[in-house]
Amino acid sequence: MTKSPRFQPVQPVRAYQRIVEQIEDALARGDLTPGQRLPSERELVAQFAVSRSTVREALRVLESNGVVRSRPGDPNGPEILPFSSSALRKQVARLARVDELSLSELLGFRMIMDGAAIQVASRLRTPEQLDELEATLVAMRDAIDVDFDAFSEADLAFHELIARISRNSLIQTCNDVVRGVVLGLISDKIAHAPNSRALMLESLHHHAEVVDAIRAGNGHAAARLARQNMFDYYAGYVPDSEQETLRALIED
Amino acid sequence: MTKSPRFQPVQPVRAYQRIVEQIEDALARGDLTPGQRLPSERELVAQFAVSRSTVREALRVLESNGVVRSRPGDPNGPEILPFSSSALRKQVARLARVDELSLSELLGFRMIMDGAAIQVASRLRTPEQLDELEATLVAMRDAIDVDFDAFSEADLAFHELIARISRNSLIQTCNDVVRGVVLGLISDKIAHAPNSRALMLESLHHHAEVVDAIRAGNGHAAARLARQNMFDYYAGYVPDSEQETLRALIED
DNA sequence: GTGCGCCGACTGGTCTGACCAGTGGACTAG
DNA sequence: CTAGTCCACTGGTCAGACCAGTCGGCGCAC
Repeated sequence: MTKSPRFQPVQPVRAYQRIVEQIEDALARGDLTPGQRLPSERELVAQFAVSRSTVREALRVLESNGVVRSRPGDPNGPEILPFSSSALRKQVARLARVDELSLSELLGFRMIMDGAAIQVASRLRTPEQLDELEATLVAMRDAIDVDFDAFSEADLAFHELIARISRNSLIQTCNDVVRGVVLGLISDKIAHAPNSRALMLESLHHHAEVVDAIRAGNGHAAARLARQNMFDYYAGYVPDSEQETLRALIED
Repeated sequence: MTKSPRFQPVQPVRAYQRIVEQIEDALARGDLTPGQRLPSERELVAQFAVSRSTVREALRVLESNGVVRSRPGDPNGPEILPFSSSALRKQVARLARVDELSLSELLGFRMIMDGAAIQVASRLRTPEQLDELEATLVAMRDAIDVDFDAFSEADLAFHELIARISRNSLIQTCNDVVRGVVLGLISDKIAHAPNSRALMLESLHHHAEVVDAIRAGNGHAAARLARQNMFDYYAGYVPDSEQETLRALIED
């Protein structure tokens, strides 16, 4: 018996889709690189031999995917953007909004993710990177006296450094995306917490412990501390019923 | 000194963007749910008091984000789609194509991710779920005699079950996305490997070992085996120079 | 009464052509 | 050489048109 031919569902290919494909392909091949400009809409009309509506629909798709940006009046035409995680973040945020994704799931993911990254980082880190980590701790301590946003930023720098040390930009992107979504959900609550200063101090303390464990080369301990830190920091915003699930993630 | 007011960059809000926002908000509020239909374009023109081009640009954006689907001739109007990870996968695939993301990074991410998921799963799994895992092993064994696609599908079922056991749909989505991208990059090469049957048998053996470790409640061992499996299975497609980085991830 | 095929109202996809506010480079006056 | 003006051209939006395709209902044949 021969294998059945596996037909594909037939769906008409819209003209604007083929334009999107062509531009994305050119980008993948390197014929188009970030910073370059696309021809003006009217010029694209001529090149693709379609109407302006069609070209514009293609541009809207590309724009919503973070590939290009059009600015009215700019004689240089639409700009090819460098990749950013904002489009990814938008997708995940949508996923979260439709409520198929709860805050506790996001946090659980971050605990797992960040723990794994720290474990890897504690093996791969160089002495110089250890110094860098110490420096971010100092920055966090200084930021406490400024305001919560500053502290949040310093905390972000710490986690980005960890992701970089683990030599995997996907981890970095992933952290970035999920962190952004989480903060989007609860940043307002955090900023108005009455004891925010105490929280920040405790968080700083935890981070210092993590760095100590990394210095000692104890990846397990570092990861565990990181998860504990994340839990302590955010658990208050999670319904009691779901806290247990998260707490179970702390131990490995 | 008072805090500086943190101005936002001012950028004109396009009409089609406000339409997108309104529809996405309605979706977030639950006024619109998957399966429902949007009014026809001409009806939307009337409701939003804009031209059809504008409505269509908004629909194209929503469509490219996987929110709706328009079919020509459908008297019911555009359909609200349930969330799927395909839009996410598209974004990550684009990220990979721009070559800021190498195969080795994708695999490294999967090794970390899958290892972490298995470690969590080995703590949370119920006896019934253990039985389910055994069942997927049987399915994989049977699939070897069919063809590579069948085996790949059975393997996918295994990893999806792991993700489900770890009780975090984000892990599931993440695995799904990255796995899809990786396979998109090398599935053709794998399918034509001369010794594909031997590879599949070895992979099956490794999976069985993982399940054994999960049964024994040894999360570390299970995770390590999983990473080893992933490495053995895919390392051949990674440049030699990058294999070392991946090999370093196997041990925890 | 029931099943079938036809038809038309309507859909989305595309095109044409138009107007406007705004941009930025070239050109000019000092 | 600078500062200011100006205009060609940009993207954003609109109105109106045509086409191929779809679906639901009507009427016909059985």
